[in-house]
Amino acid sequence: MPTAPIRPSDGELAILRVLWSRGFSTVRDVHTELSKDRDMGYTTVLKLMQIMVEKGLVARDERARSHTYRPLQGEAETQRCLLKELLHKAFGGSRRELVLQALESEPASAEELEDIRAMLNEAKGRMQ
Amino acid sequence: MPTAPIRPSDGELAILRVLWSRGFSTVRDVHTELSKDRDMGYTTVLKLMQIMVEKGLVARDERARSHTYRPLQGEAETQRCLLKELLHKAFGGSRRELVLQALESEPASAEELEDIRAMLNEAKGRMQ
DNA sequence: GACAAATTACGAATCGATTCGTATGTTGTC
DNA sequence: GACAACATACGAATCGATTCGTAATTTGTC
Repeated sequence: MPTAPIRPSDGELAILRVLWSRGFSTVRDVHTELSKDRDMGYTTVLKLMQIMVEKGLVARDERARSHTYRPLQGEAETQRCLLKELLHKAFGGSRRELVLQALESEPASAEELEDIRAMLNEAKGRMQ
Repeated sequence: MPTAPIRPSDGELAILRVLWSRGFSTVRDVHTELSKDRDMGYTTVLKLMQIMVEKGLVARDERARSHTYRPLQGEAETQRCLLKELLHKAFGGSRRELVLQALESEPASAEELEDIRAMLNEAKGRMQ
């Protein structure tokens, strides 16, 4: 039985995003990647990833000297978890409002709207 | 010039939601309302609201013995602020992905989808 | 084998959010 | 005026997340 996804903190999410895009990675890999954006120490990333092991967010392979990590929950799953939380905390559970504000959070191009509309039609088609 | 909205913490957001729905409110009003859900002390709410004044999230009218508070930023504005943050932290800026996962975060009814689709068509209509 | 480089382990400081106890002041009632 | 009820003020404890310094360990090179 799949356990409910664990809500990652901001720092943990940043690390997960690297793992999702790179697959198996070492602390050095992740640190190198994250350093492009923010400025954080190597041991900071290490510590966070150790904590993530404890939490069950990632698994660690210790066979090599440089341990490799892999995510234990998927990206879409995690995104839904975070969205669901925001949906209830900020939108009173109204997905309609959430989608509305999502589209208005930054000016949307006609192209982007059409893209989303097409996706929606598809979703509708899959239902009874 | 309107300043950028301030990102409220979870507790602050809960208080803002009460203020948005009730309008002017005292600490007691807010505490009574929040107590329906969670179990928190009166002075906890008071302290939070005092901090929110400092942050510029709410304004306080001290003329009456029981001070009244009003929100200084709107609900939609705050929602967009929170969504935008999640959009970039968890979705790499892809609104398409965000909307997709929003719709799949819980099973959606055909009715709800249709509602959202109608809204989308409307949004599209407003564009050039 | 000695040394430099890289890695993990770990404790501690910091920071923001949250919570609450207590002090103090005000109001209304008898 | 005394008292109970209720309000604000404020300091401090707690908690999770984050950050980093330092120690200990391993690896590769000369």
